[in-house]
Amino acid sequence: MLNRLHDPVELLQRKLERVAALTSDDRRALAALPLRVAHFRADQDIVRQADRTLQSCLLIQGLACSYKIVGHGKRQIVAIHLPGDMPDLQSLHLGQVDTTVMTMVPTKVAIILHEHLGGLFANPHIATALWRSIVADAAIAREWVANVGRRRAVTRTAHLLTELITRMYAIGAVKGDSFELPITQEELGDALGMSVVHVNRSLRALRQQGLISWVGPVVSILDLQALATVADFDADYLHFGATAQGATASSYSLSM
Amino acid sequence: MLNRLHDPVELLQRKLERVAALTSDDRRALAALPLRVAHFRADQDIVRQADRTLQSCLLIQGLACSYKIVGHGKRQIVAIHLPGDMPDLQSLHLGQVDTTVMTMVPTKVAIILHEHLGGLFANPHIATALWRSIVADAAIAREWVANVGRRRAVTRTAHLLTELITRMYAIGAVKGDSFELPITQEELGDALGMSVVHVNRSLRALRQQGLISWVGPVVSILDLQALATVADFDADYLHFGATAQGATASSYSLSM
DNA sequence: CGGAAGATTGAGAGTTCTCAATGCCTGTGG
DNA sequence: CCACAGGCATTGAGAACTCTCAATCTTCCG
Repeated sequence: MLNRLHDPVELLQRKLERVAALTSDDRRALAALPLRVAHFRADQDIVRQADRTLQSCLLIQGLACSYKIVGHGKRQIVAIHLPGDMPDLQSLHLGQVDTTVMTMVPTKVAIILHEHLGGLFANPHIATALWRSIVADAAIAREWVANVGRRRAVTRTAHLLTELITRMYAIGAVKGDSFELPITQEELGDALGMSVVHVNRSLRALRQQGLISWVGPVVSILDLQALATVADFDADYLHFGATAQGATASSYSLSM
Repeated sequence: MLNRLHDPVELLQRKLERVAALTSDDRRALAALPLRVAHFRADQDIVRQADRTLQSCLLIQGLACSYKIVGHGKRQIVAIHLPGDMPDLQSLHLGQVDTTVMTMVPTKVAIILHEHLGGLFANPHIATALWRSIVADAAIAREWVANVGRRRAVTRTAHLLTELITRMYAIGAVKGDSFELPITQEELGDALGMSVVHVNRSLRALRQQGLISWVGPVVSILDLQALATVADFDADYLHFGATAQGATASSYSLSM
């Protein structure tokens, strides 16, 4: 069962089916896709900013992020990638990545050559699904601009956690009200544009309000509705609407 | 001549040719594209967040932005659109926009129905170019996350101005060292995640360092190289590389 | 047990925000 | 032609938020 959960083709199929219907022909095309599985330790670069590349990767198991280094060595994480995501799908169209993609924990990825990936576009449903997947990633980036630009520390932190549990839920990685998020507060700070110290204090505030608990790698959302309200969260930007009911901040739940 | 500059098909053609080569067949397909020209006054919404839509628009003349409203009514501008840009091209693939697109000055746009736009994808070169255009927009959003998240006010402001003159240059809207940017400091603040007051002070700092001048709607970059350095700017993320020479912060110029 | 990485806390410094007043420019009505 | 209103830019000053520095604590692991 775990096997199937972490089978590259299964994962890709499930991801694509969340945004577009696939026929059995489509599934055959996916199953025939030549791919190579690679294992990375934690904190390893998968591709580096400005690299020219002829392949893209599909996250199978683990956790990764895309980041940029700005002057004076500060780091900004601009995306967090969960299993099923394709962090550098864009490189198919630009041949070059503008961020470094790094693992955050030991991670398994499937490598797909652009020449094979491009072939999938011959298949209309798959092309549509890949399109949507890229466009949805862009929508997340836009929401992050708003999050980092206009929300206060506690709200901003809550917003990211709510986004993550929502995306985790969509891939079946939420058990009860908990999910694994084995990242450090420093990484969280780099994703939120905040210092470690302030991340720590924001998390404490959320804990003291009884909204979350975070023990080891396990984050539990104790009151999702309240958290979503504090977070100023509206799931629309994730564009899960194609298959799921729209959820709004005023009545937000994962179980529907 | 001005006529040709503002002809929708010309514009689209030029935009696409910046990222992919077009054949005469391609040009014919573009010329045959049914489109309707619409005029908007300043500060008018073109499409609103969460709208379902069956069309996309191409900016012909003027200036627009995409924004989100976060809790407590604050606004974050997540993208600035110049002539030749397609602010809601993504809606072709999601059927819905996650931002409001608004004009910042009187603006002329071409409306293209999705049914016609989708047809263009039958044409490989055009499809490639549209792909790249969307992916490049996403790259800009990622850079904005880093800009807003990790750069200080003055640097952040300088970075946006440098990005804008670079993009303006690419569409031929720079005369000498100047371009028109008829937006208020409040709008600039909403794009930078800063208060108006602080925008004003950051601009003053740039002015006092002899880097820019801003008179009425005309911004002049007095020392582009120095500005790019202050801005921590590296043009790679704009992905103009396909046709232009790469420009780096250490030796940055528009005239090449 | 020692060491290392990460979490937590305190305190002062620095940046940015908000509030409020003033100045500047432009278009309009008298 | 001029006074005036409105929108925007500019400046001052204090408040609020976040950062940095530094110390301590906890946990994990060899």
